[in-house]
Amino acid sequence: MAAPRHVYLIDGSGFIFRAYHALPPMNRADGTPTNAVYGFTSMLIKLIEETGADHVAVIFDKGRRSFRNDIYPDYKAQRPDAPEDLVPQFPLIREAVRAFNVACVEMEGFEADDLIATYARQATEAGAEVTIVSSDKDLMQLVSDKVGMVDMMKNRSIDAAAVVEKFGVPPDRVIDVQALAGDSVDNVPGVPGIGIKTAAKLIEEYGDLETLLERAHEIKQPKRRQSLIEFAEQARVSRQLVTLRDDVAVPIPLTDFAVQKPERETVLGFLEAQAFSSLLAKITARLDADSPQAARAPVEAAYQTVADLDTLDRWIAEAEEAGVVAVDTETDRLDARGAGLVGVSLATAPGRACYIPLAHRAPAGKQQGALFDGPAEAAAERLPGQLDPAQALARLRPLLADPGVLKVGHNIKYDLHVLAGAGRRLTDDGPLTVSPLDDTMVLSYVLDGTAHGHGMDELAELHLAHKTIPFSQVCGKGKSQISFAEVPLDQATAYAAEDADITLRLYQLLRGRLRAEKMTAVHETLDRPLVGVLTEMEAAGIRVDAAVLKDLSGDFARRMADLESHIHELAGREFNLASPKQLGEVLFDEMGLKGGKKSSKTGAWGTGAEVLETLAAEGHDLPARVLDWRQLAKLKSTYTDALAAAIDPGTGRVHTTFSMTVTSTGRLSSSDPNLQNIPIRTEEGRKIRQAFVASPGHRLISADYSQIELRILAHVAQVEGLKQAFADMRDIHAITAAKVFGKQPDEVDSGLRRQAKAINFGIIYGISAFGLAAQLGIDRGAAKRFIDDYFEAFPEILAYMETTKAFARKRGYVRTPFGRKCMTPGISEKNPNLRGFAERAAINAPIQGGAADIIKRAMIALPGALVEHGLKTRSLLQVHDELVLEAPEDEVDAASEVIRATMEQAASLDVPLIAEVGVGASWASAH
DNA sequence: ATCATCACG
DNA sequence: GACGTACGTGATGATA
Repeated sequence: MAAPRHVYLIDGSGFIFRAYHALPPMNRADGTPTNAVYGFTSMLIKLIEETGADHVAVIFDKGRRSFRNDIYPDYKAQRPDAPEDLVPQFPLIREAVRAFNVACVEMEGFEADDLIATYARQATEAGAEVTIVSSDKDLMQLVSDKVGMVDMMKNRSIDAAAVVEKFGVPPDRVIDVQALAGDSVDNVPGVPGIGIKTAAKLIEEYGDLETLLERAHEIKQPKRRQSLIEFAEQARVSRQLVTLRDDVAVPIPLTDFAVQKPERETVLGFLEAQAFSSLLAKITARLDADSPQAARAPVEAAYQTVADLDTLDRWIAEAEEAGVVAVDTETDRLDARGAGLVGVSLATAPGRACYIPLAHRAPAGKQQGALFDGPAEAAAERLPGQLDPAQALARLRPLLADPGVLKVGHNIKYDLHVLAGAGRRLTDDGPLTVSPLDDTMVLSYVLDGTAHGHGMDELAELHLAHKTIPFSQVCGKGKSQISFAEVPLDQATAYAAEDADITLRLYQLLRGRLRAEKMTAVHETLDRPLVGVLTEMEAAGIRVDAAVLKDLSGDFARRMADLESHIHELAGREFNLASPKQLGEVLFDEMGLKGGKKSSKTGAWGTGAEVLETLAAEGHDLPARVLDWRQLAKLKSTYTDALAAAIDPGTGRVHTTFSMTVTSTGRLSSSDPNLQNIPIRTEEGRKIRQAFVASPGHRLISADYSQIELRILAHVAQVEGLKQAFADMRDIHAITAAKVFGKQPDEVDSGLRRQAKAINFGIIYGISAFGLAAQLGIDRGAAKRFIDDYFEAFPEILAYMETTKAFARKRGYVRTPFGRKCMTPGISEKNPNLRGFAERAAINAPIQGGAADIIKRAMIALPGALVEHGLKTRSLLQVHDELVLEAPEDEVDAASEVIRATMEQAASLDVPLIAEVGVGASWASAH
């Protein structure tokens, strides 16, 4: 047997407790809780697969007593019993270890930590490297250049530097610090009044515990000196308690830890019994990949490069036969709308896929027989072995449009743009239409929310245990990146066909989860039909008047220059106004202004708008001017200049990309450029909206939901007072003010209304007294009283908040009124600060997400409703509670009415939905 | 790549 | 009793 080179020692007991607390409750069909088993098993798989360990063992505690109780009877005496839904998981976890054929050690009278210390010593003496898998601070004393620690749950490694950070001393002095500081959790007494900080300081000064205790009389602080003298013996006992034994007569030799392949049936049987379907899929795929059978029939053998029409027709016939086909397009650029089609891949069954290269060319500068560098075009020589793009697309067109064949893509919006463009450019029959369709990226998001990313590579790894060929492997990266068009056909097929193959396999897997996880309705009625709607909106774009932007940009630039010279004069020197660091130094170091705060992270002065506003209010001119400059700089760089550059020269319009799989609440996001954050709150900023204009002969229509989030709150929390106010079409903030401040509605002035409005917003955000106080500029006591009065006026809201939090704690997610899952990571955090964050997010998610669901329903219903009324009006943008549309002048009134009605009827809640519609030549005048 | 800042709902 | 927070995004320029 080979000598150990890298030994992994897993602190089993420690891991179980952390997995139990970190993961939301899970149960088998028979009710047995399994969350800790799941966490443990995933960790074990990850460890076996991803590390170079040749020896692995899991070490457990056995029994509650150890030799330490003989030294000090109270050691770990106050440990509470394990939670009752954890107890039945202990035997399952040992079963998991056995199923994976991993060594497992426990020993009466010793803690797991002692066994780990012993094996670590033996391994290093045998010349091996050791990794301890644990986050237990008591094991940190073992860290050395040969022994590392890794925290699998936080995915970080703990080296000597991390130990110094934790204990203030290197690993070999940790026990001295622990002996002094004691540990209330383990009931190690230590020396009263000395914590880790002080202990580290003392040990650093005196070298070690014994020296310190001998020279305790030298200590200056009388109390500390007294303590150290009086409790010297207690410190020595504590040191014994925290010192790990590395000389235990272990029951299993280190050599028995050698990694062994698990028995297929045993592992699969175990995973199946626990109903760990995702792990089961992963392990099955891994075992299949490793089996000799798979080696004889490599998956690539089924990937075919299509070079003639007969072969293409056979693939199309196969897709027709299957009724489902995964489709992926390859392009010469990343940007979907301008990109040229380079090839198409299809998959008809798992492992069975093809690539149809259409526009590959010889790499630039590598043309054969070229004796001189010709112009770039000369290099763009079409490679042989490719179908004529127009001909191939003509064959594909009926398949893509066939109502009997489902086309599945991964982020299919991208492929739809590419195919539309290719159809328009390369054929006489116009854009290629794709229907019906589904999208594995969207499916993954509907099922798992933000629990993980939704890129194909990540999903293939997660669900299929398959590492895809990285794009960078075929195209390179950075400066030397080449276009996919320059990738040789064999490599292109390996990459592209794999993408289609993976897409199809993911589709089958994810599709199958919808029903069981009760997500079918959300997927089928909200997200899946929205894909096509968003594609249309992105393709439509919105007209932006470059001349307006240019004028604004010039105006902003002039005013910024004036402000800049004035500010430099006030500062007495020139500096980069755009640098918060330099500004902070000018304001607080050089000018000596008071009230600055250094950030704890970087030690830089904070110069945010709030800080500058306070200084400006105190009468300082410089910060006031900086605020003006900042506003203009923001508008110029982010909006006037960037938007002008984003105008597509082909359409004269700006085309954003909407993402459906980004947010934790179900909202969309917009990027490249972001058209969901165009300024409106200030007069100066609003001018930008004048540049967003309707096409000639058209008008922009802006329709936004009024108070949609408060209405959803009234509905989900069944708040009688709010429901009544909305039913009566009253001013909701004024009514809130009346109820909270105990006035008649006609006694509410604008100040009270403003405060009530802030409270209403706060409630939606999962209010805290601190946040409300900051918002209103009042003290926390007053804010607290407002909140109490609010909950008294609307008691159902408090109940809603509590039930929502409890639901999230139990399940790890919350649901919107339409069934969408929103993940709530951190909801069971021990740190009250982090937990608070998660709780507020959990309270907000059903409200924000419910509003997102409603506007999605309206967006899906709108195209049909407009067509039904014979209207050509089309949607352009969505800004969370607002839709922007473009209507021919002569149908503006009719369209406005259809839009209003469609939005208001998009959902039927216990409160009415109200949409307000405006019309104008520009977005500024329509809003 | 990360931070600080600030635009939106 | 202190901690330190309003919810959700994306783009920019500076800086490491």
